[in-house]
Amino acid sequence: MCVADRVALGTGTMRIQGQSIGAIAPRIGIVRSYPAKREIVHQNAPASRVYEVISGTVCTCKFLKNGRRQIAGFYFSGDVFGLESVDRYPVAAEAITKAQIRVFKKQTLTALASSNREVTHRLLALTARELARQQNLLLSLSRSAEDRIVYFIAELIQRAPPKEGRIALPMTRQDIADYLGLTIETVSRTLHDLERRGAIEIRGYHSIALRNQFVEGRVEGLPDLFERIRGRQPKAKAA
Amino acid sequence: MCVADRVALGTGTMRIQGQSIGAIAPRIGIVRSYPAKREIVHQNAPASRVYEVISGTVCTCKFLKNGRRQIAGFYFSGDVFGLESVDRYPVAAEAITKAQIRVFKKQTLTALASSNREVTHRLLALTARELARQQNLLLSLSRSAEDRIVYFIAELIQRAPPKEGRIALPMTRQDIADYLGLTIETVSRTLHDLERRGAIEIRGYHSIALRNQFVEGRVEGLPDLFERIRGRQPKAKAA
DNA sequence: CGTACGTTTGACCAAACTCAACAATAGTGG
DNA sequence: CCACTATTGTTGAGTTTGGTCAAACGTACG
Repeated sequence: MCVADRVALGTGTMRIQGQSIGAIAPRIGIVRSYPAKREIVHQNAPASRVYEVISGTVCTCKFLKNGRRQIAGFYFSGDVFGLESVDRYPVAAEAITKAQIRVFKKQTLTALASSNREVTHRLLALTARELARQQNLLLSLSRSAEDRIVYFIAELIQRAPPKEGRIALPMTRQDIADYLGLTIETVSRTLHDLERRGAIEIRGYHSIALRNQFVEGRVEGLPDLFERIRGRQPKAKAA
Repeated sequence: MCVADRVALGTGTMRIQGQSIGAIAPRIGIVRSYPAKREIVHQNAPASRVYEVISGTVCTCKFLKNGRRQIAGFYFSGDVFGLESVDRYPVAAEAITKAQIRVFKKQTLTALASSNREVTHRLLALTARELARQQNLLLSLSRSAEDRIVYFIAELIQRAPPKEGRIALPMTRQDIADYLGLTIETVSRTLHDLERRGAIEIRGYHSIALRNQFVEGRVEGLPDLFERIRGRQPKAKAA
């Protein structure tokens, strides 16, 4: 919900941050609906399809044998997932909220790609974007809990519409924790810590507001951003 | 050194785990040599070329503003990097050991791709593989120090030739630390801990040996593998 | 063979995890 | 529409892991 753009359905389409598959391949693929918490893709299933989120929020995740869950990414309206899988899906995908998903046969896409240089470029770019996103996440994971949370919020701002300074958190604390490699307790504590220090305001479980003077406009490379709030850095030595 | 396969030079080529660019585009691109520690690609430079490691070891990395370094990946003989970058390289690349690198103009490759469906497929697969690798790293980083080290060793085994149970570690402890988001002290401690518990044997700074009954054959999805050694799991609750 | 550098080791400390009790939310049914 | 309740989140106390600082050590290279 919330981010229910429903772009890219029959129209020419156009994505907030571009790259919808619909834009390059309009009217192929079928749209499916999933209720919240329903599994969309099974881990290790043969990777024969590519998915584009039309509305709702989805995540890809993996269950580790120690019982932990790691979320590899959140996907909002307009995002594409499943493209990176070659043989089998290394991660499962499940709906966080109820969601509409457009499903493409991978075969169709690659066929299209080999006949159309523009499509090839788009697919590569899509993959590159995904890789960049993951690389950012990677960078954030070697940092303190607060840095991770700040990174998470910054990423949300960048990828989902911050309507009126209001940021939607469709996912649970557990989801956030599994994404950032933290525990729910630490996520909760850190969020409230940020609130206490005047960076954000927590509005119920599924929404936060940014307290003015921070962010609001600038949101670029994901780093700096909350820079001014950060109290103590976790040490760090010179290069 | 060590992994100096020198496949893919003029021959038809063929990679241990496939996908050398030479295999799809033989005899285009030029070979360059770099001494250890030399920068190969500058971070944020325009992404106009693609690189294939002929011999030696290379890493891609990013410097954070707090002075820390994050290594995004290690690349051994036959591996390709730089393909995923669209506009600019988000990470720098530098030689860990002296290395020979084959450099391709990206333009040449994409041109080739648009005329040859097989090449298209290979390029997409190569990028996808990179993404999958990154995803694995991501998954491993939300784990304990020991798990990360085990993952690291498992990845090495999978990607570089475990000659006679001997695994080459061309990179320094600092490199490993920067890859796994740990400190050199923790890397050192953990390695020696694994040795004390009979999983590995440390042979000088740049080589370790696997103690029998572990690994040796099975090396697949990266998970399990050292499963039997793990003493205490870091708790973890049921799914 | 010597030395510089990378590595190991120890003592100490702080950040994050665990366990457990409690509170708030949001969705449900009356 | 409101009250109810299961679910989700919060908070506190104690523990553990990994980071920090500093000093000793060994390797690998010239």
